[in-house]
Amino acid sequence: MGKAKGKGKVETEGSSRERSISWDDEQTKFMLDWYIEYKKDQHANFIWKSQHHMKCADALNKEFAMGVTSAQVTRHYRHYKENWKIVETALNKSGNGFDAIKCKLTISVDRDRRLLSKPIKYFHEMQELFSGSNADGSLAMDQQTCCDVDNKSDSSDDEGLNDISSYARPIDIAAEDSDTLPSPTCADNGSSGTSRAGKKRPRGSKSPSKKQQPKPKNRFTDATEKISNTMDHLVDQLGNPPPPPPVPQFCDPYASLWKRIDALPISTNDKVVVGNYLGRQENEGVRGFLASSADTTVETWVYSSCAIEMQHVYSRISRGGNLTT
DNA sequence: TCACGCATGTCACATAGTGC
DNA sequence: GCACTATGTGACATGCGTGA
Repeated sequence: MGKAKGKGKVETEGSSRERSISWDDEQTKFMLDWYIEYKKDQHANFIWKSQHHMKCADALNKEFAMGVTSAQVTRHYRHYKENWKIVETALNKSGNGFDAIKCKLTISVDRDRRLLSKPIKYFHEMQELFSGSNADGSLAMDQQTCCDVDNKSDSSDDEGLNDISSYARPIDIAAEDSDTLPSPTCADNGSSGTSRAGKKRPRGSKSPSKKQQPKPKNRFTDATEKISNTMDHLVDQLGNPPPPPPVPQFCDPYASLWKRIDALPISTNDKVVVGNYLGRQENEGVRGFLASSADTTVETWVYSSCAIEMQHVYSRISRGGNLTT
C-alpha cells in the first residue's frame, strides 16, 4: 500500500517477547492442514478469528505437545500468508515470466526473488488455504495464473532453477533439516510478558526471545519425547477410537481441465497427446496451473508450449515409438 | 455518525545457520 | 569474522464490523 508501516516505532523499554519456537515441518503442515480442513466447513465469507487460531493451537498442542500459544499460531499462519502473497504476486506480475513446461518462474523483483528462488514450502497448502480467501477482499487478486505445482515425484530440481514444481517438496530443502525445538511438553510462557500491548521493542535492543530459548535437546532426547508423545497419542486413540473416517470420495481435481481440453478445436490425436502429456506425474504442476487458469490460457498453452511436446510425440510415433514414453 | 475492537497487511528486527 | 539468508516475532497502519 506504500505506507510506512512498521516504522516510527515508539521507544519503550522492557518489552518482552513471546518465546520463539522452532516450527517443525510436520507441525507447520499440520497447522496449514488444520486451517484448510476447518475452512472447508465454513461459509464463503468466513473470517478467521482469534478463537479459531486458539483452536488450532489446541490441536497443535494435542498433536505435538509443543506448547504453542494462539498468538504464535496466528503469527505463523500470517507468516505463510505473507509468503503466499509474494508468490501470488510474482505469479501475477507481468514482469515475471512463467514457464509452464518447466514450471519455472523468472522473478524480476529482488525481494520476491529471495523467496522464490528456492523451493517454497507448503505451496500446495498455501494455495488451497489462501487463494481467494482474503477476508476483507481488499487484496483480492487474480488467481488464474497461480499454479498448482505439487510434484512429489519430480526429481529434476537440482539445477538451481526457480522450478516451482519442487516447491511443495520440503524433503529436498536443505534448510529444513532444522534442529527443531524439541517439543517442550509444557507451554513455556514464563518468559513472555502477559501483556505486550502497547509495548514495542526499541530498535537496537536485543530480542530476549532467542536467548531465553533453551538449547535444543539432543536428538536422542528429542526422539524419545516424540516417541512418548506418539505413544500417548496412540493410547488416547485406542481408548477413544475416533469415528470411522469418511469414505474417500474420489474426485478428479482436473476433471474440468480435461473437459476444457476436450472442448478445444484440435484433433482427437492432439487431445490425446495433450492429455497424455498432462497426465504424467511429473507434469502435475502444469496440470495445476492450467486447472486454475482461464480458458484462453489453457488454449494458448496447448497451442504454443504443448506444440513442442506434440512434435516430439509425433516424431516418436513416426519412428514406431510408444505414445506413453 | 462515530468510536471502538478486531483481523489483516506490511515492515522491521533478532537470532541462528551457512558460505566465503 | 563478515555478509547473507531463513525463520520467527514485534509492532504499526488500515479497513471493516458493530454497537451506542
